[in-house]
Amino acid sequence: MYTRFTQKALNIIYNIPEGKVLTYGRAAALAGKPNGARQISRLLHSMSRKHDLPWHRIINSKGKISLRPSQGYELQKALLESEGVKFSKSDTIDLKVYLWIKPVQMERPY
DNA sequence: CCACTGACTACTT
DNA sequence: CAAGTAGCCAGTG
Repeated sequence: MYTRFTQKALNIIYNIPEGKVLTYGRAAALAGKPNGARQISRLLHSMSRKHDLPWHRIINSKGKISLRPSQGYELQKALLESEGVKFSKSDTIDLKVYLWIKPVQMERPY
């Protein structure tokens, strides 16, 4: 079984709307662990396939994709762009525009 | 239980 | 802005 944190994290990730993104840190904080950013990355890595998660909507705090080229970077960028997310010249996403601010009281059960 | 590993972060050089 | 560093903590063996 997974921890409460992990379950909440999955729930959070499911709720990210199209065209919006969350940073690892924000996702972790929303799940109750302000310092659990690294757990988020592992969750995505190990469960995105079986759980059909919108893993591409998670980026790092600098507003950039953390994946390495040829390791999914291009795919993630393409998926985001297809949802309307714009990248700057330096492949950076403007968090002030695209960061998802989770509404209070709205959680779909996982 | 211990050790190790990260798709991380914030801070400091 | 780039590079190094010290915390971070659930999963895995």
